[in-house]
This record gives sequence, structure tokens and C-alpha cells, in this order.
Amino acid sequence: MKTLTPLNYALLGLLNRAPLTGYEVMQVFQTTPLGGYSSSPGAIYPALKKLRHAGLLTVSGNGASGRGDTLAVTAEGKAMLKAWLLEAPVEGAGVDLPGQMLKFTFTGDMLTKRQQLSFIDRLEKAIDSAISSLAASRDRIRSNLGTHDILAVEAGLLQYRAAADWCALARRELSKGK
Amino acid sequence: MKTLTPLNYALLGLLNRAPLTGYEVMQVFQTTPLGGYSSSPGAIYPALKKLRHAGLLTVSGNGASGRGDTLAVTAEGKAMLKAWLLEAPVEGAGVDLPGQMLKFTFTGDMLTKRQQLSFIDRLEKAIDSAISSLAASRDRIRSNLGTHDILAVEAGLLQYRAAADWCALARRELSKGK
DNA sequence: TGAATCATGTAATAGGTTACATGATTCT
DNA sequence: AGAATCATGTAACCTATTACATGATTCA
Repeated sequence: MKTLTPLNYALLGLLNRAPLTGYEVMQVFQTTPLGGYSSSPGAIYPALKKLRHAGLLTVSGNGASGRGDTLAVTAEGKAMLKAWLLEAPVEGAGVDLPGQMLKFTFTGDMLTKRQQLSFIDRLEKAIDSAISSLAASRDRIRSNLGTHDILAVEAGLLQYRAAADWCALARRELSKGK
Repeated sequence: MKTLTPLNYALLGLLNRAPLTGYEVMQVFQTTPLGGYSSSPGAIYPALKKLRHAGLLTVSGNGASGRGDTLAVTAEGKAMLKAWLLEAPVEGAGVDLPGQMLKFTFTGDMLTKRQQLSFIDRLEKAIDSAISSLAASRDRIRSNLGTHDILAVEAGLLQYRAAADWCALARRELSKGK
């Protein structure tokens, strides 16, 4: 069970907040923005089973609603989750913004304020470097490519700039609650 | 060969600009932002073969460089590509921004100015509706969820707003060249 | 001539989607 | 009792990733 998929981490993160039954997990994925991290029973149930067999989840008695076993994250599962949260974003190439946002959501449950702020700092650095590299590539092609290609690159730049703005916003919010 | 993957369309769109050998296609995918649409030989070569067998690509003699067969989009392939470009973005749920940008890049080669502008209009509408639905979900959870969840939704909103700004920018650029 | 890289692939593996199957339970 | 939906899955299929294989060609 070396590597976990984003979906696996999303499941661990969600269940780390509160134990849920498989069905409840599916509901959450189908009704919240979390659902970006797919999605269907054919993905979620096998993933939950795999995590159980890997010892990262355990069945923890009967849920409040009476039926269905609720699943909870084990100590080992929490350790995996935390390690993932502390991983630095991959430098170079593009930054996976949705993926980083998913991570960020769960940092509130597992990391200290200090660690959360450092998460933002590192994300901001990765975004800045992505911006530089995109801007460079835009300038490189400006002469020999068409309007459409340049506009597409421009779109990428705007996305990253918005993400950079978000970092500043998030830092303010986190410091406020300090 | 009913449904094509995003990668398939990316290949069609790229080869629609100019015939290339398989290797050259790979180079482009590995060195440009297009590479977001993966990527590896193990994906690209099989995909090219599939498109050939489906009659959407043909081998068109030897490339300028001497070696390797260059691939070109057939009339049928062009039709598929055009149909895809004219498809409306999926309403509801999230808008696949990178996917729409990929599409946009290719509209310059296949669609009239009028159609390109209408592409932007529809994209903008889809984005606006995504913004409304995200904003609503933010307000719905504001009271009973933590700072981190709200910030994550806020990030989504900033992304969409940046995309909306881009629509305005793109419209200006396209009208200018009119 | 040997090293690099050009050029095209295949095989093993893993993961997801769609669609279907199935038993239990609540609602009318 | 019958309909809906709760709740958990399985099976077929497809696609992508990683890693490896292979022959041809250019370059030092």
C-alpha cells in the first residue's frame, strides 16, 4: 500500500473529521464540491475496502442512524494523512490548484496554525514559480503563435494570479483566528 | 468509435493545424502547456493508432524531416473536431476551465469569428452560473462549517472570477482583430 | 565505431466509469 | 403489500502511467 490516490486521501480526510458509513461518504461526494474528487459507488466502495484492508480505516460500530457500519481512520491512517498534508507541492510544471485546495481543507483538522501558514507559504512559492514559467513561455511564443494560443496562456496566468491572491486572503484569515 | 477522450480531441486539434509525425506530437505534448493533456508515449501512440483505425487520421506521406510518417486529420476527423468545438459547455456542476481553454485554442483554426465570440459568450454564462451556485453553497455552509472549508470555496470563486475576467479580455482581443 | 537520441511501440498494472445486482428498510 | 430509496457492492470496459523493448540514424 505504498501510494495512495487523491481519492484515497480525500476519503481519509473526510473520515478524519467524523466517522461515516460508506453511503454517507457517497452522499457527501455527490452533493458537495468535494465531489470533484469523483464520485461514483464503483470508485468509492472499492477504495474504502482497500483502505480498510490496508489498515488505514476500521469499522467502528454502528452509526447513529442505526444501519450501516461507520468507518473511522486508524492511527496509521492519520499518520498517512498527515504525511501527505506536509508534503511540499511539486515544483516545476503546473501546480494542481484543486488538489492543493483539497489538502488545505484538511490541514485545519490535523496541523498547527504554524504548519498551516507554512503550507500557504509553500503553495504561494510554487504558484509564483508557475507564473514566472508561464509568463516566460508566453513571451517566447508571442511572435510566432496566434492570438488564441496567447489568450490560452493568458488564461492560465489569470488563474494563477487569482490563486496567489487567495494565498494572501487565506493568510489574513488564518492570522486573524490566530 | 462513438466517444473521444479529451486527449483524442487534443490530438485532432493539434494535427489539424499541421500534420506531424507521432514523435513530433509527443514533443509538443512534453514541452508545451498542452502537455496538461497528458503526455506519455504509452498514451499518445495508442491514441494515434486508434484515431487512425477510426478513420479520423491518415498517414500523409513522409514528413519534411525525412523520417517518420506524418499524420493528418481526415475530413471525418475535422467534422468530429468541429462538432466538439461547437458543443455547449456542460451546465450545472463545475466548469472544466482547462478543458474549455483547450477547446478555445482550436476554435481559431476551425470556427468563424462569430462562432468564436459565441463560444466565449456561452462559456461566460456557464461560469456565471457556476459562480452563483458556489456562492450559494458558501452562504449555506458559512454558519456550520469551519474557516478552511469556506476558504476553499472562496478559492473556487476566485478561480471562476478570474475566468470571467478572461472572457472579457478574450472578447476584446477577438473583436480587435475582427 | 560507439553514444546518443530519434521514432515507434508493447506489457503490466492500476484506477475510474457505467451499469447492473442485491438485500434491507422505510413510506404510502 | 408495493414502491421508493437505503446501502453495499460486483463486472465489463476503457484509459492512462510506468517501464521496458527495439531498430534506425545522426554525431563525436
